[in-house]
Amino acid sequence: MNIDPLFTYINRFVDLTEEEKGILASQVTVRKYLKNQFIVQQGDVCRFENFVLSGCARTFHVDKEGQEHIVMFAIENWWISDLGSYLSQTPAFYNVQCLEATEVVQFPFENLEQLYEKIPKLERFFRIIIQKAFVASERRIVRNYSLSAKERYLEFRKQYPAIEQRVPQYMIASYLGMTKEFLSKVRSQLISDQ
Amino acid sequence: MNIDPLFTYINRFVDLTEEEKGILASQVTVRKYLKNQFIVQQGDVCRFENFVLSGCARTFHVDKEGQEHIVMFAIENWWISDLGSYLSQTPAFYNVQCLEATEVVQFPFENLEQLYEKIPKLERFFRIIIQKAFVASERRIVRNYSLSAKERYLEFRKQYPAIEQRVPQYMIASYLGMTKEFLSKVRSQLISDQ
DNA sequence: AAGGGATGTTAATCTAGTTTAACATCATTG
DNA sequence: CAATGATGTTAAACTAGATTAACATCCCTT
Repeated sequence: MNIDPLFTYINRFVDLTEEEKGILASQVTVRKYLKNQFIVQQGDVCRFENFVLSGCARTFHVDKEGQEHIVMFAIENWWISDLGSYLSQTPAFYNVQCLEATEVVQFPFENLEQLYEKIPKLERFFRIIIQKAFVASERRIVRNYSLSAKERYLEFRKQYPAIEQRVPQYMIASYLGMTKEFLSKVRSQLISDQ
Repeated sequence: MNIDPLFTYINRFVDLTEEEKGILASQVTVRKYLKNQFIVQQGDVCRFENFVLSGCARTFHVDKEGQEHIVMFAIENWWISDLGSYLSQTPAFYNVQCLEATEVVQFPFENLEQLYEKIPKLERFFRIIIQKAFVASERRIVRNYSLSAKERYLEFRKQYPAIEQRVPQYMIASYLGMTKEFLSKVRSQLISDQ
């Protein structure tokens, strides 16, 4: 499978020359996962940063009570990994599991420093996308505190309509920080509202 | 005031030459704010990224009901701004207000691109610190969902003992996503526990 | 086509945390 | 030093959302 979607994505932020594309292509690999397979498992060291070419995956943490807490979903053109684990090569706090057959471009940790050396623009690229991710994450914290369950669900539907179609409802409830029963109630209220 | 604490901080991640320090010093300014002054106001465009030399400040959002939600505190050696507003020069989502007289090093947005050009290492530096901030922010989301109010308070005390001393209790409650009355109850429970 | 696992709904009961309100303490400033 | 505003406490009444449990649906798979 070709990795053009990755180049297209990167070129939204920095311009890669053909030579740089070649170097990048030589340092990454494409891998296919089946539905339900794990790309990262909590406790293992995360070896790759992954760019999704096709499919859908979730990142979640299992707490000491055994509760799952989903922190993100990823579909085409999203990045997914346990960044904390990847960067410091320490045990992962999260699981990353495929919800559909999923194809990713993998950036092995061992190649990362070389990649930054050979293509300094990538330093800039990753800075920019992580800044965006950080801003979104902080805003999510505020939303979680300031919005009701119903409002959070409506925001989610507006912001990620594509994801809502592809992911079971109980996982959306987990992402939104409520029980699946309560999300079901919220939804039935919304239906009777209009 | 000299900006050596900034250089010390940056040198934990990348090595700046004396020349680079000179360039950096020429592109930033030091500013003092009084207690209660605003470094950024919600709705204005955030013009500076700020590094705290001394003092203490908070970042908070006021929602449509007029509720305040504190997303972070900053003391010496922390960064504070509305990053989303700063990077895209759009109206700020947050307020940044000093809780004590506070001295900061300001990185004006106009100088940022030049600074990256003249000192490419800074690209790397900011990538690294923002990665850390992002990882912390995502973990905070999980903690907010998986821990009780009491547990969140204990975590906060353990993680930021210096901040707890300097900030009024009702602001800590806001940071932790609970009412000041409930935090007071949690605290009195903790006292009677032991 | 039958059976079983995964998903979704409904409703009763429960609880962590909110709201409201009254009061206590303390620091600042006039 | 009196007064005022900012901070912190306590307790009663309330509510958003959790828990539990029973049932409904919709798949896959054999």
